[in-house]
Amino acid sequence: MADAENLYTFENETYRKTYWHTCSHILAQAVKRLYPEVKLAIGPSIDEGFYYDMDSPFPFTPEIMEKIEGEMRKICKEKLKLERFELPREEALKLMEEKGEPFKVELINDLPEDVAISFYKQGEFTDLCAGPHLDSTGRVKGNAIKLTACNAAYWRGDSNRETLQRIYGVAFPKKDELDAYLARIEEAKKRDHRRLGKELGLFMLRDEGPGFPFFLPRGMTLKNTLLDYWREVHKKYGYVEISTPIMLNRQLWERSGHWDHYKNNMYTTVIDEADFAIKPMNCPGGMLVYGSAPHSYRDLPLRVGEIGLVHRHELSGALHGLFRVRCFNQDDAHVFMTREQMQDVIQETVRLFDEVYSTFGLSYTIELSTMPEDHIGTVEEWERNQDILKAAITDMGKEFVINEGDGAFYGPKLDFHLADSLGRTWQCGTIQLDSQLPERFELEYTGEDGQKHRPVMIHRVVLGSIERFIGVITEHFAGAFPAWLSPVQVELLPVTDRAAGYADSVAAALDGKNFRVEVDHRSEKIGKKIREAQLQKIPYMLVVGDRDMENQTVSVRHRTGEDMGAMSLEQFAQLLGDEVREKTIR
RNA sequence: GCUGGUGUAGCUCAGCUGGUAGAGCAGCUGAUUUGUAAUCAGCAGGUCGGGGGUUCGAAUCCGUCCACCAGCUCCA
Repeated sequence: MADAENLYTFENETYRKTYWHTCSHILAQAVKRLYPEVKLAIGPSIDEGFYYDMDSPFPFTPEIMEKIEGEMRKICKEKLKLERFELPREEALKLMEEKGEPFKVELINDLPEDVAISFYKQGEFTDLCAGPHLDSTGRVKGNAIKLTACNAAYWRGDSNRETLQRIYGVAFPKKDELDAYLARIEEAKKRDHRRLGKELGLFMLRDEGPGFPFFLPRGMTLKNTLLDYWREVHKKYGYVEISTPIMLNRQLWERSGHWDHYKNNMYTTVIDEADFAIKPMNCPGGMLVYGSAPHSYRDLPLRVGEIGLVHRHELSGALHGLFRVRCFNQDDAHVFMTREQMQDVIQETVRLFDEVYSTFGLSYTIELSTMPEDHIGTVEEWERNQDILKAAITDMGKEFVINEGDGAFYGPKLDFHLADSLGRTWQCGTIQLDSQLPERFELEYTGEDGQKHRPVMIHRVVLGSIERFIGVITEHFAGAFPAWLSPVQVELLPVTDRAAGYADSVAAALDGKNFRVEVDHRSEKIGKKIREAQLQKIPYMLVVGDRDMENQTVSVRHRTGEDMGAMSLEQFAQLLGDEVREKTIR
């Protein structure tokens, strides 16, 4: 075959994973040499590297990690052969018991009857493993191994069981590839939205309200601009907008199913001796709005949007900047329709998603999440709805992968995972098909036949959570938002006090055209003013001095560093206006 | 929630083995009026996450609570 020799390059995923898997064995061997008392659990390769879970009586400090790395390098130099062998169950158990590896014993006991129990041996080290592996530890480049972190992980992913320590690592065939990888990690850190949020004055988090973000003036401008755009797009697609209360009584949540299924994550309170809950979702309120008036088949599909503020009590350890908060705005909408309209509505929604995501230069992959264990509705209903979702996107020529058992409790869903400029993915959009809530709330419409019928509905969000989406695009753009979104679009930089008045008049003119402008009146040198505007990632810096006053121009500098020269105010306004209208990413 | 780590001025950080805190930036004041990534000087600012304990004495040691960070679990 043409690619035969490429099977052994790092670009080949199978080879890469095999390489990393062998690294995890080398890691385990190194640990056992240095600390025989440590018990081994499992050690696979992952998307970016490998790890090994172990039970250790002491924490792995950075110093210890360095020692382990050193031992790993030694093992690579020893060029130990990896040899596979199989044992009957009894002997396999005996071997692992002798070696004092209780986790391995448990693993063997849980292996199905008919499966071969295989081991890999390298030097004095033997590990239970299905393989495959490289043929020698000498194939691994010792000085391109890096142990990146040590963290906790539950044995078998079960929070009721032992907490193990997981050592993560990466490795590459060449040292400079490792260096490039580490540089990329550093780059990602610079884009961290928590850091940029602070530096750019977008939002803050305080001990007084863990998980409840505060938006600062610039962040609020960004948020409002985003919402203006959202409303513009949704209007175009025929949506109307509502707002439902943030708190509703217990009976409503019982009716919707949330009280049974999600009570633990809801904030509740008692008002006049009755139980109330702060909404974790907008749908029940939306159901009440639909149910409050009669509907005709002529009104369907009825597209009802709501930027709804929801609260969810997430575990303290799960909180993370704007990515995981306890209160956020969903750009929610419910579309009520007839069964016949389902496919069209789903496809129309996907087109809306396409339009929005492409505006930000975000690409996506789709996952179809199917029936979870904890669900309402019949299996037949679920399968029927899953098929409709599948058919709708397949018909549009889109690919998807199945995420088994990950649906919402009331229905299957399509999840949109966005890829940012560093290739990381974020789940933002979702389209959830629901025939349960219309049932529970006895929603109706009058059909052509004059009879009452039950509509079906979708729940859908494009951005997901406004807060989270702001976090995602902050990292995606590294804080350099496109001009249309930038909290400050233009910074006027008078060179001397003589130009202060002129700068103000330019600013006023731009402000009159609805651009977001600020003037830096400090008596600092122009270099410093530019530096600071640059660090604030403001798209356009207008330097104005004696020359510009005389010629009635502005000297335009873009944050990319480009000096665009002097131009008239009209010219500049035209240029920026086009950029804002086109939503150019620059 | 779990394991480990961290928590010092608005921000970034220093403070060795315990003897009541320092720097740069930001802020304020003054000087400077400067043409594309940091002008100079002065002033002010913290009791060291909270509340306990050990000690003659704790930012520094111990335990506790809170928050944050990494990961796990979770994520309607």
